[in-house]
Amino acid sequence: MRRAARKRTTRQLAQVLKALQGDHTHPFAHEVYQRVHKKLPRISLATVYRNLHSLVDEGKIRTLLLDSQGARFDPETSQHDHFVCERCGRVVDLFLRQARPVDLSSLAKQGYVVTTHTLTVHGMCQVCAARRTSRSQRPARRLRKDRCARQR
Amino acid sequence: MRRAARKRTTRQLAQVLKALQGDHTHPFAHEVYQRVHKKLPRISLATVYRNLHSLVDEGKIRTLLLDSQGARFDPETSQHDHFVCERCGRVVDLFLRQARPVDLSSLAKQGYVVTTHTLTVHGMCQVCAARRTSRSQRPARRLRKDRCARQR
DNA sequence: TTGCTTGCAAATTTTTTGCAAAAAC
DNA sequence: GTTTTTGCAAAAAATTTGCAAGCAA
Repeated sequence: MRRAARKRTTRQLAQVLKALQGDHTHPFAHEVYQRVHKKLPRISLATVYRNLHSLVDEGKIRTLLLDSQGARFDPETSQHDHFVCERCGRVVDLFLRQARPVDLSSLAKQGYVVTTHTLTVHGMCQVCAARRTSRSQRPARRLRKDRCARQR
Repeated sequence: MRRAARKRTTRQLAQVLKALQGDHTHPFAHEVYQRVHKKLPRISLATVYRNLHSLVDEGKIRTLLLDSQGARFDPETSQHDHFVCERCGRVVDLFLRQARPVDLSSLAKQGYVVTTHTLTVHGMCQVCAARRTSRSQRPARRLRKDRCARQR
């Protein structure tokens, strides 16, 4: 379950981190792979997975489990929340807890030890809500891989 | 993506629902299968998955995505929160939002349409926290399938 | 009887792993 | 030079699907 700590820096690791830094699209592993692949055409998806895990272990990125589509990765490691659009699949950073922190003191009183919490809001993003009435303008849903390409 | 609505009631569907009702352990699909299999030895895992999806579509149960272990299923469809123990894997129902609802009005003002939200707390449950100092008493972690059984 | 649902097996999809070769230090 | 990390292919794990047969209405 526990991985050995990384001991060396490699081009692959550096590019995986670079592909995420400054990004706010919360990509899936295969999307990170696609980006890194442009810089390092010989990199394998397995290496991307291993490096993503290393970066998570080091606390440089976070894993997000927001819906049934699988794990996304987030370079923003500060405490924040997420909005997931059920129509277009977009994930937006929220900072709800900054304005109103969730009160977890009752759990501590009951003997729980709290390490983190996640707050995820589901619904329609501003863009999709505005386009709601116009079906023709419905944006393409962002799906993993080519699931959406498969026609029966 | 959208499934056709179920039109008939079957023994399989009834048993899948029965296996969940009154249960607070938030089982994985294979755990539901194990339970139903005792009553209907010929049922297949595929049927359990299909019926779980039907029940979710009908709003009779909920899918929970709480950690990297995959989907759990919950017969409690009222709005509530969850605590996931990082040590033993146990999931406990919380009712934090009843005492202090999360304020999502700012999202509505920004043009978001909110349908639901999930609040999940991670840490150590009361039992594990009490046993924290005693490694020998550490409870067996609840894992999916036999992942933990695999020795190198 | 009609056509929906099941069981089975195979396919998909995502993620992990063994191992020899390459790279880091 | 030694040890870690990579690339590849294969395995593993979870879920979905095609289809003939069974069952509900």
